[in-house]
Amino acid sequence: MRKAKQKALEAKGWRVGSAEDFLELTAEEVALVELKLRLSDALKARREKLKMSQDAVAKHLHSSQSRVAKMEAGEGSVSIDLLVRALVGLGATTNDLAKAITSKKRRAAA
Amino acid sequence: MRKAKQKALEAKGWRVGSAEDFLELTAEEVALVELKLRLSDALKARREKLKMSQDAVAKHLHSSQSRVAKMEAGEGSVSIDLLVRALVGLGATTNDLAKAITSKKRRAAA
DNA sequence: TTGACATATGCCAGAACAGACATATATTGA
DNA sequence: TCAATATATGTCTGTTCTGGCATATGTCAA
Repeated sequence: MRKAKQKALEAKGWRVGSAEDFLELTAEEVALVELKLRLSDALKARREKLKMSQDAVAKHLHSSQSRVAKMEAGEGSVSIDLLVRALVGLGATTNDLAKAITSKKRRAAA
Repeated sequence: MRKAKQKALEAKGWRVGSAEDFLELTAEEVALVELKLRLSDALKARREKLKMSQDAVAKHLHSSQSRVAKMEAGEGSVSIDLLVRALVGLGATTNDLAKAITSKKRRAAA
């Protein structure tokens, strides 16, 4: 069932607004999804601040442009692990991570 | 090479003290390892505060006692993802996570 | 419009991870 | 000491994740 839910999440719509009252997501799942979005947003923001292309970031992280795009999209196949590694790879400190995690800001609707 | 390093890390000694001046770890790798340890510690602390056994936690998280033990040990086969999911599963909020991440406290030497 | 560059999406093979089980090693109380 | 209970370690197997490629879409300047 977990997999089904993740698939469902990937089905686009969820990205808009906050994720409550949607599908049969438990509070924990909602928390994890939002956490992931915050990290995604932080990654994109950091990359833009560094004025790097996704491709440049990909090379820096020994990854690929497509994966970086997916990271920034908070796509289902991207783990929190990967996001954290990418952020740290771009110079984020633990304080930066903590801020990103607790940030109230959320990505705009698609 | 990444895998080799992880294996090396699992070889016990690294758990003592802070991880600098060890093997050929890059600063990023050190940061990730320490991040993981902080999450591990937070998980153990939370479990103990809840007065639950590893087995009880395992059941609650739909996992196994052995995996919980490995989580708390910050073992190499445990991802940041899993640690975060476990913490959230035990009721940790994003603020709790942020605190754990930035905590200066470190586990005592083995 | 065209071309050059940036970002997004779909897919796949190989690597990493998760849960489970067995078993070993504490730890604790009688 | 001996059980009973808790925690740690090793290994196996199915699942998930990752990087990479191909390709689609977007953006923007000339």
